[in-house]
Amino acid sequence: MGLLDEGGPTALSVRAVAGRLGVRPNALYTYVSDRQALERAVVERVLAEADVALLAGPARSWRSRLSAYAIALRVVLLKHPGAVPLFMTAPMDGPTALLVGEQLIATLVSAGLSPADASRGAYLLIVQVLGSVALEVAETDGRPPLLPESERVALRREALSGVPAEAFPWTAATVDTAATWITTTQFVWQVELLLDGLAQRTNP
Amino acid sequence: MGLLDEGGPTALSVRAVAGRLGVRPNALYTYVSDRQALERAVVERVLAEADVALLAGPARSWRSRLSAYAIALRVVLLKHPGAVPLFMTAPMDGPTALLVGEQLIATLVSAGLSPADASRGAYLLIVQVLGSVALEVAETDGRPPLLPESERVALRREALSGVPAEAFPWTAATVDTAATWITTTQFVWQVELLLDGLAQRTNP
DNA sequence: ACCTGAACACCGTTCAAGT
DNA sequence: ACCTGAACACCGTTCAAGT
Repeated sequence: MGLLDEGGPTALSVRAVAGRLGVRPNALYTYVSDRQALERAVVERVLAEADVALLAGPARSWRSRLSAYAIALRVVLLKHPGAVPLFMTAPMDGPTALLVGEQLIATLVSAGLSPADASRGAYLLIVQVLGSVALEVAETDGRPPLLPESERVALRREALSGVPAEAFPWTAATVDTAATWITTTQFVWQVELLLDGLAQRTNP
Repeated sequence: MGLLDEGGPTALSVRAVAGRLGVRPNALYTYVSDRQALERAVVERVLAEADVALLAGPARSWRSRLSAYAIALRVVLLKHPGAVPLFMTAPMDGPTALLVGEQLIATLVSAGLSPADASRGAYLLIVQVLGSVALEVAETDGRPPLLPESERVALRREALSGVPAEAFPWTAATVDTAATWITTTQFVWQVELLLDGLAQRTNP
């Protein structure tokens, strides 16, 4: 985690970890079978930083619980941007992933979805959170702390400003919105839309 | 593309491309500034394989046009699984990405969304397609052709079969559904749910 | 169980030099 | 403009050997 948080996504390597531990590279293979196993351990650690209890509390509505967890997970991922690519390349099969999945399904069942739809909905939410954070991080150097959202929006607006209005009229007309694709506002908009779709599938 | 399609995601390297061209590694830097530039070129090529015309035709409904394109893009990505990780790590700013964005926004505007919501909705769809395909491919070796869906589902069911029902009751009860998270059926379910959410935001 | 030494087959990139 | 030769600072992984 230290390597990733200091040097970004490329800083994690078997040799670098060994170096930080004051040990030869091949010594790591006593503890880990593979570079991939190292990456899965990082994914597990980062995922555990997002508070699953946000899903458990029965006090708030199912919608607010799901959006609270989605937002919390995004915040955690953006704190460790170097780890984000690993979430998209390694299968999420760790113990925390299992726990998160269980709570997501339980929440959606309590909302009135069939178990099968609750399962599908849980995956939909995971895809959405991981996908949007990955695309967001892809536009950065992956080293925390990321630039403030407002600055990243300004950079995007700048980059989009050259779009020719004749060939791409709608894009040119909505550059200010496209500049905000990587913001919390867009993220929440997306999550709310998903929750609307899920609400439509509840059986009272 | 040949390298990626034969050797999977790790097969693309500056030196491997040079080797295939019968040239020294550093000769590539005459044509490409960076390894990243090479990757962006691959993304551009693959994205161009999905038929954008599916979005343009005014004959069919906006919903069927969007789902047709989403499904077509997924098919193209699954044909080149080695290229999929590149979509999540490189900013999509090529000419084809611009064209796809324009057509998505235009389609959503024609559906009755405000330009701003159409822009947000376009990004939502891209996130969903790329995110779910990336997670799907992450469970494979990234070398085409992928195993048939039915076999990948069977492998997932096998892997999930050990989940303890006491600790994870809902997960255990819905293993058969979770096994299908990587299928076309789940993908279409997700897209239809998004389209429902978008339909709710149309102004007649 | 845990580590080292040595080695193998790789990387991306730069720089000076050639045509 | 396009390529080579040589070099630098890296990779992941294996194998035999040591304690």
